[in-house]
Amino acid sequence: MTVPTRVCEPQTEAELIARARALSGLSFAELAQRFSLMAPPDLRRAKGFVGALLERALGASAGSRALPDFETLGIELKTLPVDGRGRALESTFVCTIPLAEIGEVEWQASRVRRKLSRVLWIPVQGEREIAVPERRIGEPLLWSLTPEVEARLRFDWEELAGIIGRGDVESITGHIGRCLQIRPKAADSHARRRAIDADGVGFAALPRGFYLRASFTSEIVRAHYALSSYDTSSGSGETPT
DNA sequence: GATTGATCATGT
DNA sequence: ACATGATCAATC
Repeated sequence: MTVPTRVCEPQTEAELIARARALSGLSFAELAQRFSLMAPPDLRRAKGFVGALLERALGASAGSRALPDFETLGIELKTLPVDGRGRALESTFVCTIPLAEIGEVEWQASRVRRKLSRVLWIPVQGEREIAVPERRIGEPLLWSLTPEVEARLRFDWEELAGIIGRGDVESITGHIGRCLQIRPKAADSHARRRAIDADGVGFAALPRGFYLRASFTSEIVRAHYALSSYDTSSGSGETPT
């Protein structure tokens, strides 16, 4: 048995999809084993494990550079933790926000639009009741921004970017935005990034990022049906009250 | 139970 | 430092 440490970048969309389909049904432990890795017992200290594992298995090229995961194809990879009914369990990080400049950026040129233009969604089992190594990978969905969805994202983005542009970033909470929201994105709450206040004066603000709400990604994945069904049957006593 | 704000690991 | 990959856990 061979033990590859990396996989080359897929050269075509068809190749990428074929690879992704071939991974569906595998557990994290099974996929990790192919790279001589051990799936962690929990994700508390390994939050990026699943994403990094799938990147590696699919031949994502970008590393931690600000480029699409599949550079030549212009496709972004996102794993999406879902429950037994296919509903997203977490929001999806999109990108960090250049606080001092976003007020002068237009939607067409925004990081959000670029990132979400084309996304390979890979649903994965995310319920905490399932041990991490045993969680399974679902069916991939190659998705493109449609005019309808773009209009919704743009609406939220313009509201949020507008607030920052006016110098009111400190007034933003995660409550704003129907599908897109802004939340902190930092090592801790003491991290600071340059921003501009209402008088045009620079100040140090908590770094923030754009996130897609779980309700929004659930719609996307449900609309195209992804994770068909992986043993949600076993009656191990999950009766809602 | 859902959501927001906080946090963790790794690579360049 | 700051980008990537996200989930945790307190709170609503």
